[in-house]
Amino acid sequence: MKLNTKSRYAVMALADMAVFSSDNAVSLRDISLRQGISLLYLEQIFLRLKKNNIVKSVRGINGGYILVKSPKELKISDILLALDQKVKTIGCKKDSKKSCNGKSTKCITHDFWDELDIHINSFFENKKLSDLLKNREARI
Amino acid sequence: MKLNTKSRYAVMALADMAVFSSDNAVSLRDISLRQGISLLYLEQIFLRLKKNNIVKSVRGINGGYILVKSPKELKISDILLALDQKVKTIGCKKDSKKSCNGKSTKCITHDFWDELDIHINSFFENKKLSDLLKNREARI
DNA sequence: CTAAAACTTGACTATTTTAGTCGGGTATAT
DNA sequence: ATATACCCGACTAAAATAGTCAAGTTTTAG
Ligand code: FES
Ligand code: FES
Repeated sequence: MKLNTKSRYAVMALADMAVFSSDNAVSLRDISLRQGISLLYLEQIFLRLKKNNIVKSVRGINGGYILVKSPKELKISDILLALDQKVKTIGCKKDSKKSCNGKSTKCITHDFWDELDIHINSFFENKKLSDLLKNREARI
Repeated sequence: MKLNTKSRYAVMALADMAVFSSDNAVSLRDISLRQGISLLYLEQIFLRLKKNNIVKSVRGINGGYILVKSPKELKISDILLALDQKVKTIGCKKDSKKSCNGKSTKCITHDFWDELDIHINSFFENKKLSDLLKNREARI
């Protein structure tokens, strides 16, 4: 039960942007150097963040990325959704007719996993990017 | 971010045992048939459950497994621990000197992931096996 | 004008993890 | 005796992950 690095790096990179926010765009090169994340990998990640309207890009020299929303308004769940699609802990789809074991009725544990998903998702829903920055500026 | 099938099946199998509990042991063959889980796979899972003192075994004919604790006392976190060792969402160890990016200080997101782990673990800590069985007997 | 900075995109690959199987045991009730 | 059911390590195919590569396009400083 672990988060993939794409999601992890995405949150880290966006937190970095929030800290070093300014009027101009933040380049991936700078984030890469500050946070120790591969530039090539960041490119792949920001592609999806852009597609999901979390950041917008500025091309050319002095270009980079800008947060679409303010850190106070940007939910962590939005970030994860952009990269992972699902924060479902099990395979069985909510709307699917089939249960996880191929039978017609829901399995004995189904409701429990549903509860778990709700519990985890509500955590991500209620956390904003700005929540990561409290008392942390000194530790970059 | 998903749970592996071993943990999933373990919870399912133990829930099955709780429902079909009796004075005598429950055989893996029966669980396999009822829940649609491969017998061979169940053997592997129960090996670890036994090692972690969640179940005890009765060998020979009419043998099987018996829950060590009552479903009311068996925490889901105990089950997951037996199979997964860790419900840590990220790689960075709490006690490790190194941060996830190889630098000497903790990264900008470290405390956040810690919070997440606590949030998820407390869910598993507070749930008992018996909680899965409420109003569910009819659906086996 | 042009070179360099920086984003764009799809494809590609090595490594790791996962899910599950296999084979050959041992204990015990009948 | 023998069938049933647990015991245990090793093995493998398939999928997911982490990360790279190549070949662009756009913009602006100089
Ligand atoms: S049927 Fe949904 S988890 Fe089993
Ligand atoms: S240093 Fe612990 S998660 Fe980055």
